[in-house]
Amino acid sequence: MATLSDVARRAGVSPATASRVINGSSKPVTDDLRERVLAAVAELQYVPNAHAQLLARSHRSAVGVIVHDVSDPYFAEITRGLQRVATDQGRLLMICNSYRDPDRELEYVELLRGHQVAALILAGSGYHDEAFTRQLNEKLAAYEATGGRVAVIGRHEHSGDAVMPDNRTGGYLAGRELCGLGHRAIGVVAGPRILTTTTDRLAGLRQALTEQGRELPESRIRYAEFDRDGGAEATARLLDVDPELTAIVALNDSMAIGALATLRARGLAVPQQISVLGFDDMPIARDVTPALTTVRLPLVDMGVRAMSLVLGVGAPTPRVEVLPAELVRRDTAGPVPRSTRATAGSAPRARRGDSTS
Amino acid sequence: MATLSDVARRAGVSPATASRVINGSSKPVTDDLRERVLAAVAELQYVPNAHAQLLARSHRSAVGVIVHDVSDPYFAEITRGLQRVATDQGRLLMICNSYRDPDRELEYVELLRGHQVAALILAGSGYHDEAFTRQLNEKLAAYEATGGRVAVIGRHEHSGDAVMPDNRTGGYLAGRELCGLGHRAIGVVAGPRILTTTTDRLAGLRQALTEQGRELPESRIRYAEFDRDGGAEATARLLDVDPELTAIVALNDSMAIGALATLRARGLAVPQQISVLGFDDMPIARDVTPALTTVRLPLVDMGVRAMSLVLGVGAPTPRVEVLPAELVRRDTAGPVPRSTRATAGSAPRARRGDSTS
DNA sequence: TACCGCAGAGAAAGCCCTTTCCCGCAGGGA
DNA sequence: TCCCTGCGGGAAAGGGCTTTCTCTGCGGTA
Repeated sequence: MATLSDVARRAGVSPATASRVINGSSKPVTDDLRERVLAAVAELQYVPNAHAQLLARSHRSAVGVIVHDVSDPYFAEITRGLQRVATDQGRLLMICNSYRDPDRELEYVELLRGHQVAALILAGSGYHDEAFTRQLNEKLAAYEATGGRVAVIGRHEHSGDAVMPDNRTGGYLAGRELCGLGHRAIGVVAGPRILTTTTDRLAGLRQALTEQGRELPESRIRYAEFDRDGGAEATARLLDVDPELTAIVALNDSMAIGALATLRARGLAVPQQISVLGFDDMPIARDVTPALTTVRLPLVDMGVRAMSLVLGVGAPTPRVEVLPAELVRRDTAGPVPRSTRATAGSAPRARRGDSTS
Repeated sequence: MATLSDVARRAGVSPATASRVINGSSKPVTDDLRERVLAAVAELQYVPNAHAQLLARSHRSAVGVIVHDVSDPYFAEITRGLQRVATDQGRLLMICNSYRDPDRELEYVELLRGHQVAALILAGSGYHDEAFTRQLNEKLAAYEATGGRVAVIGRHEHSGDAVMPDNRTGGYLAGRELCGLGHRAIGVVAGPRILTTTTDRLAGLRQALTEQGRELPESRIRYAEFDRDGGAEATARLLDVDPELTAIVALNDSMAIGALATLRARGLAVPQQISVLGFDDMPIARDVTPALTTVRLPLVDMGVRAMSLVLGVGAPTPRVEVLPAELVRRDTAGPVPRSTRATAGSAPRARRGDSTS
C-alpha cells in the first residue's frame, strides 16, 4: 500500500503538506503544490490508512450500536432511525449483533470502546439478571467516565439516557381490545421470560384483563424464542392444552406470524374462530393475510430519538423519553365466536383452503 | 482513557511486558508480574486502543462487505452466510449499505480499503453503466494489487472471484411454469432496468415464453423499485392497462408481496383469478397468504461460498461458482382461469373477504 | 535602506501499541 | 573457576498519520 510519504516524495513536498492537501486543511497551500499532490494521489491510488488517521487525530467520531439482530425487522427499523440522524451529522455507525447473548453484549461494549466510538447505543430488551446488569452498568459507567455518551433503547436497567417504548401500556391496549371483543379464553405466546420486554408487555396485558374481571393464569402463557418459529411452536403447545382458546396475543409480530402459520395449518379461521394480536407493527404486518392487528411502536422514531440524545449536548441529568404505543386495528382480531369450536367448521368465510403449507 | 503505559506504570513493569500479558504473547512472563499487570488492567478498566493495535500489527484481519441494504431479507440471508464463515475463522465483518447508489459503493470501497480489510465482498446486482463499472474495476484492481482479495456475489462485471446465482435459469423456470399452467397474458413487475439482476431474470423469462411460442412485449413489463411498494405500484399500473392479465411475475419476493397487496385491494383472487410468482424465496414467502410460489435462490449458501473463496487459499485464476435456482411451488400460481375475468367472481375459493385492507 | 510581519513550507513531536533486539543473570557443563 | 546457554525483562524502533512549532523569504512600511 502506498503511504503518505510515498505521495509526498512523488510530489516533491513534505508529508505535512501532502496531508494538508488531502484533508483540505485550513492552512493554505499554493495551487502548484496542491496539484502535484493530487496528481501523486491519483497515480498511486493512494488511500489513507484509517487506523493511522484515527490514531493521530484522537478524534472520536463513530458511534457504536449494539442490537440483538439487525436483520430482525424490529431492529432494522430502529437502525434506520439511528442511521438517519448519524448520516446527517456525518457519523459512521458500527453495528454489532449480540444475538441476545449477554456475554457477547459485554464483549461488544469493550470492542466498541476500544474503537474509540464517541457514543454507544444499546437497543433491545434488558435481562432479568442481576449479575449481568451490574456488570454491564460497570462497563458503561467506565466508558462514560472517559467522556463517552450512552443511550439505551427499550431497557430500563441502565441509568443513562434512555428511549423507552411504552411496552406496558401496549400490553394493556391489547388486553382491553380483546376484552372489548368479548374474549375470555386468551392465550399468550410470549418471548423468553428473562427479557424485560416480555414481562413488561405481559404485565400490561394482565392488568387489562384483571380490570375486566378476567384472569391470565400461567397455564395460558407459553414462553419461546422471540421469532417466527418460536411463535408457531408456542401456539401449537397452547392449543394442544387449551383447544377452546378464542384469542392469542403474541408478544411480537414475528411470533404472531408464526402463530398464524400454525392456525392455518390446523384449519382454524382467523379471526372467525380465533383472534390474533401482534406487537410492534413491523412493516410486514400489513402484508400477511389477514392483515395483522397489532400494537404499534414508533420504531424508526425510537432510533431517531436515541441518536439525537447521544449526539446532542449533554444534559446535566440523564433523560428518559417514553414513546407511546398505539393499537392498530386490522383483520386478525374479531368478536368472540358465538358458538363453541364444535360448530366453527361452518363459520362464514372459513378458509381451510389456505392450509396447504 | 487509560493507556498501556498507565497500566505498565501502575504494575511497575515495562509497556512491553504489559502488552505481552494482555495479548497472551508466547513469550513467557513470570506469574508475579502477570498478576500485577492483570490487576492494573482491572483497576484502570483498561481497554486497548483498537486503532493503535491495528496500526502496530500491520495485520489484516477484518473483511469488508458492501451490500445494497442488510435489512432487506435478500441481503440479510446472504450476510448470515458470510457471518457464519467469518465467525468460524475469527474474522470481524465490516458491513456497509450502499442503498443501490453506485457512488456510495465506490466510496465504500475506498473506506474499507482504508480500514485495511483483508478482503472485500460486494453483494447485489451490478449496473448497466459502463463508466461506473470501469471505475469500480479500477478501484478493485488497485486493491487487489496490494494483496487484497475480492469476491462479488451476483454481479458479473468484475473479473475476480464470483458467486453467481443463476438468475437467468430462474427466470426461465418461472416462465416455463406459467406456460405449463396455460397462461398467455403474463405481466412482469420488474426491478430497475439498470440492474443486471433485472435484465438477467427477464432474459430467462423471455426465453421460456419464446420457446413456447408466446411473447413478452415491453408493454407488459413495468419497472419500479425492487421493494414492496415498487411491486404494489407496478402491479397497479400493469392492471390499469391490461386488466385481462392472468399471471404476474415479480422479479423478487418483496415486489411479489406488494403485488399481492394490490391484487387483494382490487378484490382479485390469487391464484383463482390471477397467478403470482416471486423470486428469491426469502423466509417470509411461506408466511404470506396464499404462500408464495417463487424461484428459490440458495442465499445463505451464496454468502458461505463467497466468504470461503475469499478467505481460502488464493487460486491462480479467479473462480466463478454458479449456484442453481429452483422453483418452489406453493399457492400463488394456479392454472389459467377457464373463463374470462367476467365470470371469475364465481371461482371456487374466491377470497374477496380478505380484501379488507 | 532597514526592519517588521506574515504567508507558505518543512521538521519533528506525538497518538498508542507491538515486536524485535539486546542485556543481565542464573545455572550447568567442562 | 570460567564460559556458554537460555530465560525473563526492558529499551527502542517502528506503524502511518496529524499538527504544532519553527524557519525562510518576501512584501510593505517607516
